[in-house]
Amino acid sequence: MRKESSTNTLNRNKIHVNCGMAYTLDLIGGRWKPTILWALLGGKLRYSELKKNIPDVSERILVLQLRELEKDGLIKRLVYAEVPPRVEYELTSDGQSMRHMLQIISDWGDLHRPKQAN
Amino acid sequence: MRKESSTNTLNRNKIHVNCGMAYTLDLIGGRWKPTILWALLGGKLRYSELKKNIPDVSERILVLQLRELEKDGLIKRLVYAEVPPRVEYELTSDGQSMRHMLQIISDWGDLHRPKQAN
DNA sequence: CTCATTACTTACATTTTTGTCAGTACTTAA
DNA sequence: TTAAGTACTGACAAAAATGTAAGTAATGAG
Repeated sequence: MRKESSTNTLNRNKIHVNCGMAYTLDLIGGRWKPTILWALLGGKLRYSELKKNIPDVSERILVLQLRELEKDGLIKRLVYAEVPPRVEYELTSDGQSMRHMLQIISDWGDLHRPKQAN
Repeated sequence: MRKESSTNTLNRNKIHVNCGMAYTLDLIGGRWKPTILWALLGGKLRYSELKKNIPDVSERILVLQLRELEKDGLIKRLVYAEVPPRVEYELTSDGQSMRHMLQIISDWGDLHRPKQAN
């Protein structure tokens, strides 16, 4: 939960206003958000499929990150009135508009992260 | 300070291994790092100049963020043996290699962040 | 009636990040 | 002698992010 009046939050908002970079990074910078976005770039996925794709995240955190991505307009949540329930997640057009950027960020990382010993 | 054995830290490291995006975002995702990098894209700056450029950051946090950027190889710290002291910060070649990516991240943000009311 | 399936939620605990405030070392200038 | 400039550091506190473990509702299959 955010405390609207903390210096922390005030700073965050101030920065967004004059730094587009900081704004973008705030949207995609959560622990599991890159992985989620990456998965959804391949197309629509059910909640359970996301879970399978990302085995280390706890359900609580997965849901939290999905909710934030949704609130920020990067993904859509599609609920089907079925039993057992079916919920699918997919990128919005804003989300899709990140594709090129995400690819470049990913490439930079692949190129520069320290090599694994083996 | 990080606790090397917390699930939190273990997850972070695990993600880095198979997601270049997450790795990159971890390097540039601190609260003031985008602003610092943006400033240094314009060229070398003294500590005091950075402070002037980024008036809302406290000295402690500014130094912390600079140290991390340095540890991660994105900036260099140049110390001159003078009195009063002079310390300059500049991008390393790895830092420079981010220029294009940073520009794209910035552009996305400028294009998509909610417009200010006035 | 019991169990499995799906997509969660709740209460709580821990870890990490960010911020506040005061102080330091060194030297030159007034 | 006192003050000013520079680039910090340290002790502490608050806020935010992440993680754990257990539980829920609805329904159909056996």
